[in-house]
Amino acid sequence: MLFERSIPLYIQIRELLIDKINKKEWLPGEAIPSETILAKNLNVSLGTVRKAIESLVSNNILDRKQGKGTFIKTHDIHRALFHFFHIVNKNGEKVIPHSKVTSLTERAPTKQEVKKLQLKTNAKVINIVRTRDIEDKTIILENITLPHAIFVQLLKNNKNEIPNTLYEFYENSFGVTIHSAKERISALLASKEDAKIMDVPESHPLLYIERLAQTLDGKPIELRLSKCNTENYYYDNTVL
Amino acid sequence: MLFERSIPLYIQIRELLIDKINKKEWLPGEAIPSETILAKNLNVSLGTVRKAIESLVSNNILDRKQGKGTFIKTHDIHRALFHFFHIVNKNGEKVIPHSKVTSLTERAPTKQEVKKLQLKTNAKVINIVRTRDIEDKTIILENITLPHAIFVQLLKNNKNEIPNTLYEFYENSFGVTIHSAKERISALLASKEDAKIMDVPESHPLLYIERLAQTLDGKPIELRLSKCNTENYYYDNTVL
DNA sequence: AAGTGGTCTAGACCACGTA
DNA sequence: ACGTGGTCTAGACCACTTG
Repeated sequence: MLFERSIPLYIQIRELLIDKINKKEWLPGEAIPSETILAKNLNVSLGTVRKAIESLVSNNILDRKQGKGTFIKTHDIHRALFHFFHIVNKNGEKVIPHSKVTSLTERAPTKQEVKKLQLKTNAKVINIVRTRDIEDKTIILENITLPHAIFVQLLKNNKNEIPNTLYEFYENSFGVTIHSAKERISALLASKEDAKIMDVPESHPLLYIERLAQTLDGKPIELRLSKCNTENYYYDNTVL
Repeated sequence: MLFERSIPLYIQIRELLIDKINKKEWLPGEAIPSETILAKNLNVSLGTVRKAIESLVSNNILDRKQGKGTFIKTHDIHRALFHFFHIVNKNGEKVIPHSKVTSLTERAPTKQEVKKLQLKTNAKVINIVRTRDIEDKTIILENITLPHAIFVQLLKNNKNEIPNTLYEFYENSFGVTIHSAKERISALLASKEDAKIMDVPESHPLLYIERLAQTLDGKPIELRLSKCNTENYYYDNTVL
Protein backbone atom coordinates (compact mmCIF):
# COMPACT_ATOMS: atom_id res chain seq x y z
CA MET A 1 0.00 0.00 0.00
CA LEU A 2 2.12 2.83 -1.29
CA PHE A 3 1.02 4.47 -4.50
CA GLU A 4 2.49 7.91 -4.19
CA ARG A 5 5.43 8.99 -2.18
CA SER A 6 5.19 12.23 -0.23
CA ILE A 7 1.43 12.01 0.15
CA PRO A 8 0.62 10.83 3.66
CA LEU A 9 -0.56 7.26 3.79
CA TYR A 10 -3.73 8.04 5.67
CA ILE A 11 -4.71 10.58 3.02
CA GLN A 12 -4.22 7.99 0.31
CA ILE A 13 -6.37 5.57 2.26
CA ARG A 14 -8.94 8.28 2.81
CA GLU A 15 -9.16 8.90 -0.93
CA LEU A 16 -9.38 5.19 -1.57
CA LEU A 17 -12.33 4.88 0.79
CA ILE A 18 -14.06 7.87 -0.78
CA ASP A 19 -13.57 6.26 -4.15
CA LYS A 20 -15.22 3.03 -3.06
CA ILE A 21 -18.17 5.03 -1.79
CA ASN A 22 -18.47 7.12 -4.92
CA LYS A 23 -18.26 4.02 -7.10
CA LYS A 24 -21.03 2.41 -5.05
CA GLU A 25 -18.85 -0.54 -4.14
CA TRP A 26 -20.08 0.15 -0.65
CA LEU A 27 -23.57 1.59 -0.34
CA PRO A 28 -25.02 4.09 2.12
CA GLY A 29 -26.12 2.38 5.30
CA GLU A 30 -23.72 -0.52 4.87
CA ALA A 31 -20.74 -1.21 7.10
CA ILE A 32 -17.30 -0.92 5.58
CA PRO A 33 -14.70 -3.58 6.45
CA SER A 34 -13.43 -3.43 10.01
CA GLU A 35 -10.33 -1.48 10.93
CA THR A 36 -8.28 -4.62 11.49
CA ILE A 37 -9.26 -6.09 8.14
CA LEU A 38 -8.57 -2.85 6.28
CA ALA A 39 -5.20 -2.52 8.00
CA LYS A 40 -4.31 -6.07 7.07
CA ASN A 41 -5.50 -5.78 3.46
CA LEU A 42 -3.79 -2.47 2.90
CA ASN A 43 -0.71 -3.58 4.79
CA VAL A 44 -0.59 -0.53 7.05
CA SER A 45 -0.91 -0.12 10.77
CA LEU A 46 -4.22 0.11 12.56
CA GLY A 47 -3.54 3.68 13.64
CA THR A 48 -3.18 4.81 10.05
CA VAL A 49 -6.49 3.30 9.03
CA ARG A 50 -8.07 4.87 12.08
CA LYS A 51 -6.77 8.27 11.10
CA ALA A 52 -8.23 7.96 7.60
CA ILE A 53 -11.57 6.86 8.99
CA GLU A 54 -11.65 9.57 11.65
CA SER A 55 -11.16 12.17 8.99
CA LEU A 56 -14.17 10.84 7.08
CA VAL A 57 -16.23 10.72 10.25
CA SER A 58 -15.53 14.37 10.93
CA ASN A 59 -16.57 15.10 7.36
CA ASN A 60 -19.93 13.50 7.96
CA ILE A 61 -19.30 10.71 5.50
CA LEU A 62 -18.86 7.79 7.87
CA ASP A 63 -20.34 6.90 11.21
CA ARG A 64 -18.62 4.72 13.78
CA LYS A 65 -20.50 2.58 16.26
CA GLN A 66 -18.52 0.91 18.95
CA GLY A 67 -19.01 -2.84 18.92
CA LYS A 68 -20.87 -2.75 15.59
CA GLY A 69 -18.77 -1.26 12.85
CA THR A 70 -18.20 1.74 10.63
CA PHE A 71 -21.11 2.73 8.42
CA ILE A 72 -21.62 4.95 5.43
CA LYS A 73 -23.96 7.74 6.35
CA THR A 74 -27.43 7.69 4.90
CA HIS A 75 -29.85 10.53 4.48
CA ASP A 76 -32.08 9.48 7.28
CA ILE A 77 -34.49 12.03 8.59
CA HIS A 78 -32.28 12.88 11.51
CA ARG A 79 -29.42 13.90 9.29
CA ALA A 80 -31.62 15.80 6.88
CA LEU A 81 -33.05 17.68 9.79
CA PHE A 82 -29.83 18.58 11.49
CA HIS A 83 -27.71 19.38 8.51
CA PHE A 84 -30.00 20.66 5.81
CA PHE A 85 -32.96 22.12 7.52
CA HIS A 86 -32.69 25.49 9.19
CA ILE A 87 -36.19 26.71 9.92
CA VAL A 88 -36.96 27.07 13.61
CA ASN A 89 -39.89 28.46 15.54
CA LYS A 90 -39.74 31.29 18.06
CA ASN A 91 -38.43 28.94 20.70
CA GLY A 92 -35.55 27.92 18.48
CA GLU A 93 -36.97 24.43 17.87
CA LYS A 94 -36.70 22.88 14.44
CA VAL A 95 -40.04 22.31 12.80
CA ILE A 96 -40.64 20.04 9.83
CA PRO A 97 -43.29 21.43 7.54
CA HIS A 98 -45.61 19.13 5.64
CA SER A 99 -45.14 19.28 1.87
CA LYS A 100 -47.60 19.29 -0.99
CA VAL A 101 -46.44 19.13 -4.58
CA THR A 102 -48.39 21.50 -6.79
CA SER A 103 -46.64 20.74 -10.05
CA LEU A 104 -44.22 18.18 -11.46
CA THR A 105 -43.02 18.90 -14.98
CA GLU A 106 -40.18 18.48 -17.40
CA ARG A 107 -38.94 21.47 -19.36
CA ALA A 108 -35.94 23.32 -20.78
CA PRO A 109 -33.71 24.86 -18.12
CA THR A 110 -33.38 28.56 -17.43
CA LYS A 111 -30.00 30.21 -17.82
CA GLN A 112 -29.53 30.16 -14.07
CA GLU A 113 -30.29 26.44 -13.97
CA VAL A 114 -27.85 25.65 -16.77
CA LYS A 115 -25.13 27.51 -14.97
CA LYS A 116 -25.75 26.29 -11.44
CA LEU A 117 -26.41 22.67 -12.35
CA GLN A 118 -23.63 22.66 -14.97
CA LEU A 119 -25.98 21.29 -17.62
CA LYS A 120 -24.96 20.36 -21.14
CA THR A 121 -26.54 22.20 -24.03
CA ASN A 122 -29.96 20.77 -24.85
CA ALA A 123 -30.18 19.03 -21.48
CA LYS A 124 -33.64 19.17 -19.95
CA VAL A 125 -34.64 19.51 -16.34
CA ILE A 126 -37.36 18.27 -14.05
CA ASN A 127 -39.15 20.90 -12.06
CA ILE A 128 -41.04 20.41 -8.81
CA VAL A 129 -43.07 23.16 -7.24
CA ARG A 130 -44.37 22.53 -3.76
CA THR A 131 -45.76 24.27 -0.73
CA ARG A 132 -44.66 23.52 2.80
CA ASP A 133 -47.12 23.99 5.60
CA ILE A 134 -46.97 24.16 9.35
CA GLU A 135 -50.28 23.85 11.14
CA ASP A 136 -52.30 24.40 7.95
CA LYS A 137 -50.48 27.61 7.13
CA THR A 138 -48.17 27.73 4.13
CA ILE A 139 -44.76 28.90 5.28
CA ILE A 140 -42.51 28.00 2.36
CA LEU A 141 -42.82 27.93 -1.41
CA GLU A 142 -40.22 25.69 -2.99
CA ASN A 143 -39.16 25.51 -6.60
CA ILE A 144 -36.89 22.53 -7.14
CA THR A 145 -34.94 21.80 -10.31
CA LEU A 146 -33.18 18.52 -11.07
CA PRO A 147 -31.14 17.32 -14.05
CA HIS A 148 -33.44 15.33 -16.33
CA ALA A 149 -30.73 12.80 -17.18
CA ILE A 150 -30.47 11.51 -13.63
CA PHE A 151 -34.05 11.85 -12.49
CA VAL A 152 -36.13 10.79 -15.54
CA GLN A 153 -37.87 8.07 -13.58
CA LEU A 154 -39.24 10.71 -11.24
CA LEU A 155 -41.78 11.69 -13.89
CA LYS A 156 -43.44 8.30 -13.56
CA ASN A 157 -44.50 9.24 -10.08
CA ASN A 158 -47.80 10.84 -9.40
CA LYS A 159 -47.16 14.21 -7.83
CA ASN A 160 -48.82 13.06 -4.63
CA GLU A 161 -46.39 10.20 -4.29
CA ILE A 162 -43.35 12.39 -3.85
CA PRO A 163 -42.20 12.20 -0.25
CA ASN A 164 -41.54 15.02 2.16
CA THR A 165 -37.88 14.29 2.77
CA LEU A 166 -36.44 14.53 -0.71
CA TYR A 167 -32.78 13.86 0.00
CA GLU A 168 -33.64 10.49 1.49
CA PHE A 169 -35.77 9.84 -1.59
CA TYR A 170 -32.98 10.82 -4.00
CA GLU A 171 -30.71 8.38 -2.23
CA ASN A 172 -33.09 5.45 -2.10
CA SER A 173 -34.63 5.84 -5.54
CA PHE A 174 -31.83 7.37 -7.60
CA GLY A 175 -28.63 6.42 -5.78
CA VAL A 176 -27.77 10.09 -5.37
CA THR A 177 -26.54 11.11 -1.93
CA ILE A 178 -26.56 14.81 -1.15
CA HIS A 179 -23.55 15.65 0.93
CA SER A 180 -23.23 19.42 1.04
CA ALA A 181 -25.14 22.53 0.09
CA LYS A 182 -24.45 26.16 -0.59
CA GLU A 183 -27.13 28.63 0.32
CA ARG A 184 -27.51 32.28 -0.55
CA ILE A 185 -30.10 34.13 1.38
CA SER A 186 -31.75 37.42 0.57
CA ALA A 187 -35.00 39.26 1.16
CA LEU A 188 -37.75 40.00 -1.35
CA LEU A 189 -41.38 41.00 -1.53
CA ALA A 190 -44.20 38.53 -1.99
CA SER A 191 -45.69 38.58 -5.47
CA LYS A 192 -49.43 38.56 -5.94
CA GLU A 193 -49.39 34.76 -6.33
CA ASP A 194 -47.06 34.24 -3.37
CA ALA A 195 -49.29 36.39 -1.22
CA LYS A 196 -52.36 34.43 -2.18
CA ILE A 197 -50.82 31.05 -1.46
CA MET A 198 -49.19 32.09 1.79
CA ASP A 199 -52.14 34.12 2.97
CA VAL A 200 -50.12 37.29 3.55
CA PRO A 201 -50.59 40.80 2.18
CA GLU A 202 -49.06 41.52 -1.18
CA SER A 203 -45.55 42.94 -0.80
CA HIS A 204 -45.07 41.10 2.45
CA PRO A 205 -41.33 40.57 3.10
CA LEU A 206 -40.09 37.01 2.52
CA LEU A 207 -36.79 35.22 2.90
CA TYR A 208 -35.45 34.01 -0.40
CA ILE A 209 -33.13 31.02 -0.16
CA GLU A 210 -31.23 29.81 -3.18
CA ARG A 211 -29.72 26.41 -2.42
CA LEU A 212 -27.42 24.34 -4.58
CA ALA A 213 -27.02 20.81 -3.24
CA GLN A 214 -24.03 18.67 -4.18
CA THR A 215 -22.81 15.10 -3.95
CA LEU A 216 -19.67 14.01 -2.19
CA ASP A 217 -17.57 14.59 -5.29
CA GLY A 218 -18.91 18.11 -5.71
CA LYS A 219 -21.35 17.48 -8.56
CA PRO A 220 -24.30 19.88 -8.33
CA ILE A 221 -27.54 17.89 -8.19
CA GLU A 222 -30.40 20.06 -7.06
CA LEU A 223 -31.21 23.73 -7.31
CA ARG A 224 -33.83 24.76 -4.81
CA LEU A 225 -35.36 28.23 -4.66
CA SER A 226 -37.42 28.81 -1.55
CA LYS A 227 -39.53 31.71 -0.45
CA CYS A 228 -40.21 31.70 3.22
CA ASN A 229 -42.60 33.62 5.43
CA THR A 230 -40.65 34.56 8.55
CA GLU A 231 -43.43 36.06 10.63
CA ASN A 232 -43.35 33.17 13.07
CA TYR A 233 -40.31 31.20 11.94
CA TYR A 234 -36.65 31.99 11.42
CA TYR A 235 -33.73 30.72 9.47
CA ASP A 236 -31.27 29.48 12.05
CA ASN A 237 -27.52 29.45 11.66
CA THR A 238 -25.11 28.59 14.41
CA VAL A 239 -21.46 29.36 13.82
CA LEU A 240 -18.84 27.52 15.77
CA MET B 1 -2.44 12.54 35.75
CA LEU B 2 -5.59 10.70 36.67
CA PHE B 3 -8.32 12.69 38.34
CA GLU B 4 -11.40 10.80 37.37
CA ARG B 5 -11.72 7.22 36.44
CA SER B 6 -13.89 6.27 33.48
CA ILE B 7 -13.44 9.61 31.76
CA PRO B 8 -10.96 9.24 28.90
CA LEU B 9 -7.59 10.75 29.66
CA TYR B 10 -7.51 12.88 26.55
CA ILE B 11 -10.86 14.42 27.46
CA GLN B 12 -9.55 15.31 30.90
CA ILE B 13 -6.51 16.90 29.29
CA ARG B 14 -8.73 18.71 26.84
CA GLU B 15 -10.78 20.19 29.67
CA LEU B 16 -7.60 21.12 31.51
CA LEU B 17 -6.35 23.02 28.48
CA ILE B 18 -9.67 24.79 28.02
CA ASP B 19 -9.53 25.79 31.66
CA LYS B 20 -6.10 27.33 31.27
CA ILE B 21 -7.37 29.31 28.32
CA ASN B 22 -10.51 30.46 30.08
CA LYS B 23 -8.53 31.48 33.12
CA LYS B 24 -6.18 33.49 30.91
CA GLU B 25 -3.15 31.55 32.10
CA TRP B 26 -2.40 31.31 28.41
CA LEU B 27 -3.51 34.22 26.25
CA PRO B 28 -4.79 34.32 22.68
CA GLY B 29 -1.95 34.39 20.21
CA GLU B 30 0.50 32.73 22.57
CA ALA B 31 1.92 29.27 22.10
CA ILE B 32 0.99 26.63 24.63
CA PRO B 33 3.72 24.28 25.89
CA SER B 34 4.94 21.78 23.31
CA GLU B 35 3.44 18.32 23.03
CA THR B 36 6.49 16.65 24.51
CA ILE B 37 6.56 18.97 27.50
CA LEU B 38 2.85 18.59 28.14
CA ALA B 39 3.14 14.82 27.87
CA LYS B 40 6.02 14.81 30.33
CA ASN B 41 4.37 17.19 32.80
CA LEU B 42 1.06 15.38 32.73
CA ASN B 43 2.76 12.01 32.74
CA VAL B 44 0.85 10.66 29.76
CA SER B 45 1.94 9.52 26.34
CA LEU B 46 2.48 11.89 23.47
CA GLY B 47 -0.40 10.39 21.49
CA THR B 48 -2.83 11.20 24.26
CA VAL B 49 -1.78 14.84 24.38
CA ARG B 50 -2.00 14.97 20.60
CA LYS B 51 -5.55 13.66 20.70
CA ALA B 52 -6.58 16.34 23.19
CA ILE B 53 -4.97 19.04 21.11
CA GLU B 54 -6.42 17.77 17.86
CA SER B 55 -9.87 17.96 19.34
CA LEU B 56 -9.32 21.61 20.26
CA VAL B 57 -7.93 22.35 16.83
CA SER B 58 -11.04 20.98 15.18
CA ASN B 59 -13.07 23.13 17.55
CA ASN B 60 -11.30 26.22 16.30
CA ILE B 61 -9.70 26.93 19.64
CA LEU B 62 -6.09 26.06 18.87
CA ASP B 63 -3.94 26.31 15.81
CA ARG B 64 -0.96 24.09 15.12
CA LYS B 65 2.01 25.17 13.08
CA GLN B 66 4.56 22.60 12.17
CA GLY B 67 8.01 23.59 13.36
CA LYS B 68 6.67 26.49 15.44
CA GLY B 69 4.19 25.36 18.03
CA THR B 70 0.55 25.24 19.02
CA PHE B 71 -1.16 28.60 19.39
CA ILE B 72 -4.36 29.86 20.91
CA LYS B 73 -6.51 31.31 18.18
CA THR B 74 -6.95 35.04 18.07
CA HIS B 75 -9.66 37.04 16.42
CA ASP B 76 -7.53 38.19 13.58
CA ILE B 77 -9.26 39.57 10.55
CA HIS B 78 -8.96 36.32 8.67
CA ARG B 79 -10.86 34.40 11.29
CA ALA B 80 -13.47 37.08 11.71
CA LEU B 81 -14.01 37.05 8.01
CA PHE B 82 -14.27 33.34 7.52
CA HIS B 83 -16.25 32.39 10.55
CA PHE B 84 -18.40 35.32 11.45
CA PHE B 85 -18.98 37.23 8.29
CA HIS B 86 -21.43 35.92 5.74
CA ILE B 87 -22.13 38.68 3.30
CA VAL B 88 -20.98 37.98 -0.25
CA ASN B 89 -21.38 39.77 -3.53
CA LYS B 90 -23.01 38.32 -6.65
CA ASN B 91 -19.84 36.43 -7.47
CA GLY B 92 -19.87 34.73 -4.09
CA GLU B 93 -16.88 36.73 -2.83
CA LYS B 94 -16.81 37.94 0.75
CA VAL B 95 -16.85 41.70 1.00
CA ILE B 96 -15.90 43.66 4.12
CA PRO B 97 -17.99 46.78 4.47
CA HIS B 98 -16.55 49.92 6.00
CA SER B 99 -18.19 50.87 9.31
CA LYS B 100 -19.24 54.21 10.72
CA VAL B 101 -20.55 54.49 14.27
CA THR B 102 -23.55 56.82 14.45
CA SER B 103 -24.19 56.52 18.18
CA LEU B 104 -22.48 55.16 21.28
CA THR B 105 -24.57 55.27 24.43
CA GLU B 106 -25.25 53.61 27.76
CA ARG B 107 -28.80 52.84 28.75
CA ALA B 108 -31.15 50.37 30.43
CA PRO B 109 -31.60 47.11 28.50
CA THR B 110 -34.73 46.09 26.66
CA LYS B 111 -36.50 42.90 27.71
CA GLN B 112 -34.98 41.10 24.75
CA GLU B 113 -31.50 42.23 25.78
CA VAL B 114 -31.97 41.14 29.39
CA LYS B 115 -33.05 37.72 28.24
CA LYS B 116 -30.51 37.14 25.50
CA LEU B 117 -27.53 38.56 27.37
CA GLN B 118 -28.64 36.98 30.65
CA LEU B 119 -28.36 40.30 32.46
CA LYS B 120 -28.93 40.79 36.17
CA THR B 121 -31.71 43.10 37.28
CA ASN B 122 -30.60 46.72 37.18
CA ALA B 123 -27.67 45.89 34.91
CA LYS B 124 -27.08 48.47 32.20
CA VAL B 125 -25.94 48.00 28.64
CA ILE B 126 -23.81 49.80 26.12
CA ASN B 127 -25.37 50.35 22.75
CA ILE B 128 -23.58 50.95 19.48
CA VAL B 129 -25.42 51.89 16.32
CA ARG B 130 -23.41 51.85 13.12
CA THR B 131 -23.77 51.77 9.38
CA ARG B 132 -21.72 49.54 7.12
CA ASP B 133 -20.98 50.69 3.63
CA ILE B 134 -19.64 49.14 0.46
CA GLU B 135 -18.54 51.54 -2.22
CA ASP B 136 -20.25 54.50 -0.57
CA LYS B 137 -23.57 52.75 -0.37
CA THR B 138 -24.94 51.73 3.04
CA ILE B 139 -25.67 48.01 2.99
CA ILE B 140 -26.09 47.15 6.65
CA LEU B 141 -27.50 48.87 9.72
CA GLU B 142 -26.16 47.35 12.91
CA ASN B 143 -27.45 47.75 16.44
CA ILE B 144 -25.00 46.24 18.91
CA THR B 145 -25.65 45.73 22.60
CA LEU B 146 -23.00 44.83 25.17
CA PRO B 147 -23.15 44.22 28.93
CA HIS B 148 -22.14 47.44 30.67
CA ALA B 149 -20.25 45.58 33.42
CA ILE B 150 -17.66 44.18 31.01
CA PHE B 151 -17.42 47.01 28.52
CA VAL B 152 -17.58 50.19 30.66
CA GLN B 153 -14.26 51.41 29.35
CA LEU B 154 -15.70 51.47 25.86
CA LEU B 155 -17.57 54.66 26.71
CA LYS B 156 -14.29 56.51 27.07
CA ASN B 157 -13.74 56.06 23.36
CA ASN B 158 -14.84 58.62 20.89
CA LYS B 159 -17.33 57.01 18.56
CA ASN B 160 -14.95 57.51 15.66
CA GLU B 161 -12.27 55.49 17.41
CA ILE B 162 -14.20 52.26 17.41
CA PRO B 163 -12.65 49.89 14.90
CA ASN B 164 -14.28 48.02 12.08
CA THR B 165 -13.50 44.51 13.29
CA LEU B 166 -15.14 44.46 16.69
CA TYR B 167 -14.35 40.93 17.78
CA GLU B 168 -10.65 41.60 17.46
CA PHE B 169 -11.21 44.80 19.45
CA TYR B 170 -13.14 42.99 22.21
CA GLU B 171 -10.28 40.57 22.53
CA ASN B 172 -7.45 43.09 22.59
CA SER B 173 -9.13 45.74 24.72
CA PHE B 174 -11.43 43.72 26.98
CA GLY B 175 -9.94 40.23 27.06
CA VAL B 176 -13.18 38.81 25.69
CA THR B 177 -12.80 36.28 22.91
CA ILE B 178 -15.88 35.53 20.85
CA HIS B 179 -15.92 31.87 19.97
CA SER B 180 -19.34 31.05 18.61
CA ALA B 181 -22.52 32.76 17.48
CA LYS B 182 -26.16 31.91 16.96
CA GLU B 183 -27.97 33.70 14.20
CA ARG B 184 -31.64 33.92 13.41
CA ILE B 185 -32.50 35.35 10.07
CA SER B 186 -35.78 36.73 8.86
CA ALA B 187 -37.15 39.27 6.39
CA LEU B 188 -38.70 42.63 7.14
CA LEU B 189 -39.58 45.91 5.46
CA ALA B 190 -37.39 48.99 5.67
CA SER B 191 -38.77 51.66 7.98
CA LYS B 192 -38.83 55.28 6.87
CA GLU B 193 -35.48 55.87 8.65
CA ASP B 194 -33.93 52.69 7.30
CA ALA B 195 -34.96 53.64 3.80
CA LYS B 196 -33.44 57.09 4.12
CA ILE B 197 -30.10 55.83 5.43
CA MET B 198 -29.83 52.98 2.94
CA ASP B 199 -31.13 54.97 0.04
CA VAL B 200 -33.86 52.52 -0.85
CA PRO B 201 -37.62 52.98 -1.23
CA GLU B 202 -39.67 52.77 1.94
CA SER B 203 -40.94 49.21 2.46
CA HIS B 204 -37.96 47.79 0.64
CA PRO B 205 -37.36 44.17 1.78
CA LEU B 206 -34.37 43.71 4.09
CA LEU B 207 -32.69 40.77 5.74
CA TYR B 208 -32.92 40.92 9.50
CA ILE B 209 -30.16 39.09 11.33
CA GLU B 210 -30.28 38.63 15.07
CA ARG B 211 -26.93 37.41 16.31
CA LEU B 212 -25.96 36.36 19.81
CA ALA B 213 -22.20 35.94 20.18
CA GLN B 214 -20.71 33.84 22.95
CA THR B 215 -17.38 33.10 24.57
CA LEU B 216 -15.77 29.69 24.74
CA ASP B 217 -17.60 28.82 27.95
CA GLY B 218 -20.95 29.79 26.46
CA LYS B 219 -21.43 33.15 28.14
CA PRO B 220 -23.45 35.49 25.87
CA ILE B 221 -21.46 38.65 25.22
CA GLU B 222 -22.91 40.57 22.33
CA LEU B 223 -26.36 40.95 20.85
CA ARG B 224 -26.22 42.29 17.32
CA LEU B 225 -29.28 43.18 15.30
CA SER B 226 -28.54 43.83 11.64
CA LYS B 227 -30.68 45.00 8.80
CA CYS B 228 -29.20 44.25 5.44
CA ASN B 229 -30.03 45.38 1.93
CA THR B 230 -29.71 42.29 -0.28
CA GLU B 231 -30.18 43.87 -3.67
CA ASN B 232 -26.57 43.26 -4.59
CA TYR B 233 -25.32 41.14 -1.71
CA TYR B 234 -26.37 37.86 -0.14
CA TYR B 235 -26.06 36.08 3.12
CA ASP B 236 -23.99 33.02 2.40
CA ASN B 237 -24.25 29.73 4.24
CA THR B 238 -22.45 26.60 3.20
CA VAL B 239 -23.49 23.36 4.86
CA LEU B 240 -21.12 20.45 4.93
C1' DA C 1 -16.83 -15.87 23.30
C1' DA C 2 -15.74 -13.33 19.36
C1' DG C 3 -15.57 -9.18 16.84
C1' DT C 4 -16.04 -4.36 16.64
C1' DG C 5 -14.50 0.34 17.68
C1' DG C 6 -12.18 3.36 21.78
C1' DT C 7 -8.25 4.49 24.54
C1' DC C 8 -3.43 4.55 25.57
C1' DT C 9 1.41 3.64 25.30
C1' DA C 10 6.42 3.93 23.60
C1' DG C 11 9.05 4.69 20.23
C1' DA C 12 10.69 5.73 15.33
C1' DC C 13 11.46 8.82 11.62
C1' DC C 14 10.09 12.94 8.70
C1' DA C 15 9.12 18.01 7.55
C1' DC C 16 9.24 22.56 8.89
C1' DG C 17 10.95 26.94 11.17
C1' DT C 18 14.44 29.33 13.65
C1' DA C 19 18.76 30.43 15.13
C1' DA D 1 21.65 21.79 15.11
C1' DC D 2 17.62 21.84 17.58
C1' DG D 3 12.85 21.94 18.80
C1' DT D 4 8.39 21.91 16.95
C1' DG D 5 4.47 19.45 15.02
C1' DG D 6 3.24 15.40 11.35
C1' DT D 7 3.22 10.59 10.17
C1' DC D 8 3.46 5.76 11.15
C1' DT D 9 4.09 1.54 13.63
C1' DA D 10 3.08 -2.51 16.93
C1' DG D 11 0.96 -3.86 20.51
C1' DA D 12 -1.90 -3.68 24.90
C1' DC D 13 -6.21 -3.41 27.18
C1' DC D 14 -11.12 -1.64 27.60
C1' DA D 15 -16.19 -1.05 26.25
C1' DC D 16 -19.86 -2.24 23.52
C1' DT D 17 -22.75 -5.45 20.52
C1' DT D 18 -24.07 -9.79 18.91
C1' DG D 19 -24.56 -14.66 18.81
